[in-house]
Amino acid sequence: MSMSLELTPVQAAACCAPLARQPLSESEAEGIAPLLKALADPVRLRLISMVASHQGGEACVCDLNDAFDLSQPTISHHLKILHEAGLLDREKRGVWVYYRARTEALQNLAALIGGHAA
Amino acid sequence: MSMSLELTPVQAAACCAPLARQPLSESEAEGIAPLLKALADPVRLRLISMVASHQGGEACVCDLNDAFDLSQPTISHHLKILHEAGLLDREKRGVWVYYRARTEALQNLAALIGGHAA
DNA sequence: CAAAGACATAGACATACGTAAATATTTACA
DNA sequence: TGTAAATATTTACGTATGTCTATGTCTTTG
Repeated sequence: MSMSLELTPVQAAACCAPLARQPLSESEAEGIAPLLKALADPVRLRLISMVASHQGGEACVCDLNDAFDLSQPTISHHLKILHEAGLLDREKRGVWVYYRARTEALQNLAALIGGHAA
Repeated sequence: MSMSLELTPVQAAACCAPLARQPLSESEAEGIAPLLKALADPVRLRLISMVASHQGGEACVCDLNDAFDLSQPTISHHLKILHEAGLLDREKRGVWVYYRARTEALQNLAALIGGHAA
């Protein structure tokens, strides 16, 4: 289990003190921005919310597609972005793919944004 | 739960239950995404962090400009985006302009992202 | 093995974004 | 009043983003 020196996006949000506590370094900011970027889209916000609030904490792509007026590849593209950012886990079971929200990543991010000053 | 006709970006984050509690509506997601978009840039993350963590909770643009290797108009542009999103308050005192972080907006956003499920 | 269904990838296109250079605006002060 | 300093606005430009259509991959089942 060799770990690379690079931080995955998920780990990035656990890197540092809250925004209001001390100034983010350049590299810290560059690690966190992709996480926020992944969330900063209405479709992706709804997708992650649907997955996170779904029965069992996971949802099948088949369920998600129908909730939007967008093409299937577009939804797939957004899910990929959330997955690559480390906000959604992906598991294939038979023909279906299930996504699950990484709540600890979301909570790290929330702590970073909303954490109180020293 | 009734909502006003127009939400300012700041209010948007206080609109609804946490992501993981119930699916965001389309309009809720469209209200929140701009807030995250404003944060989803390394320069703006560092700017808001510098302001929020600065002595007195506010910082002068003159202090901020020097911390970056970017042109003054570029910093001004980023500050404008954070201000228009409702994340930074702006006050002119003499020749200088001071920005102050809206911590309640940040905390609303954090609660939305990191709030636990039902 | 072939066909169908679920999901992902590739390519293309219009729009949005981050940045810089040049210029404008506002304020203080000699 | 005029000059300098602090900040904002305008314009321009390359790159990134969101979306679609078309196609590919994988899995199940007839």
